[in-house]
Amino acid sequence: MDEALDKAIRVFRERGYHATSVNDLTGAMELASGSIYKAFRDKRAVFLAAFDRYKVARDEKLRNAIRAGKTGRDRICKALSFYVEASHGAEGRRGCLVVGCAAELATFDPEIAEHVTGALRKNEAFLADLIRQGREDGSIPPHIDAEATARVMVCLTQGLRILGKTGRTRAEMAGTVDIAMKVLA
Amino acid sequence: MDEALDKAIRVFRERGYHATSVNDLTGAMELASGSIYKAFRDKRAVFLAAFDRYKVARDEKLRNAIRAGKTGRDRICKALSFYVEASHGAEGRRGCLVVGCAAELATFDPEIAEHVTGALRKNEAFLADLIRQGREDGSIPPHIDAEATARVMVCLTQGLRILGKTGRTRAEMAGTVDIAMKVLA
DNA sequence: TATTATAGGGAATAATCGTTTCCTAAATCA
DNA sequence: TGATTTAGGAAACGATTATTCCCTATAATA
Repeated sequence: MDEALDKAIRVFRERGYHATSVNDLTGAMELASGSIYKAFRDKRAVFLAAFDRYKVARDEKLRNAIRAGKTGRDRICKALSFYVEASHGAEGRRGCLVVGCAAELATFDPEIAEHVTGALRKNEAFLADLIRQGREDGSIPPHIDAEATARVMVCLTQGLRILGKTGRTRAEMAGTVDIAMKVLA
Repeated sequence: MDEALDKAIRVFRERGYHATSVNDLTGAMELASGSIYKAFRDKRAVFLAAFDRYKVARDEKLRNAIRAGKTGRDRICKALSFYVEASHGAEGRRGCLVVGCAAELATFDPEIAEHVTGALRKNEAFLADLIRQGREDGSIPPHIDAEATARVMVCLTQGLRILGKTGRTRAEMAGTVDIAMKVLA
């Protein structure tokens, strides 16, 4: 079932929610429509499950990506590089389920909006925590406002995802986060 | 016809492309479906026209917003503040046609992708120009890379639009651009 | 004035949508 | 082994979709 959900994630990322028909889903998940409706209440429930799975998989990958960082600043840098990798080339074009969700569904589906808001707040809190770690280990100046600066970085990462839909190169993206690191000075 | 297009813009911003039926359009534009199809080839053509109109109206407002700025840095600051105003509260929730378009259509409609790419590149070039102005009038240090730094700012503004869909306050958004201005140091 | 374009409205159309229903085959339990 | 539950697939459902066709009222023309 989880492999099927992974296929669903891919389709939802590429086409968005409204543009993917359950016919698209049956093709991608290799399940007949009857089977999908036996496992999920409706198409929206498939999307919700896909969204949750996408979120936890992505969070775990992010945590792995920063693990090797020695200092708070180093971990921030690795976190931003993680988004660079996700935002360029073919993978970048595929897009992000969170930003797609924010753009497409947040306006008129309060429950899904709740999920998006939660995902973004979690990212924000995660980055703020890394900044605080950096302040303690001396890699980030003590005058830096952790919450507000983390918010800048969330904007940056979401913006990278948008730009990535238009097919930018890794070099462009990497140069962008290089400069953005100045907000930690 | 232009007033009708403005109504269409509003619906497309709130609901996205696929989630707005031509029934929604007839309601918003106060035109019967027959009349819409007399003026436009199909729903996609309505969207394209709405997108173009949205873009020129927005560009003009942006230019007006920065007009009063004395220096390049000042104009950059005013440009970012313009995005703050667009990204908070109810207007922020309504969303941006460009980011919605990037998220929803850029993957499988090459022509529309072209429009999105163009809009983002234009924003980038516009901000890069302001940075160059700042370097000349001394308000921005000469070592600043105009293109790359402008790209950071495009990411920031697009990110603000995404965050704005979740209903942030003006204060949060303004604090964010305040810190982001550090990239001009 | 008489006639002809034209703009717009509303019903009809075919296709596609999400969803349900029913059937088959495999697995589980007694 | 035999009975029963379960997972999955194909077809059919009504609703909704984008689009077209035809009609009416108004404006332009001669």
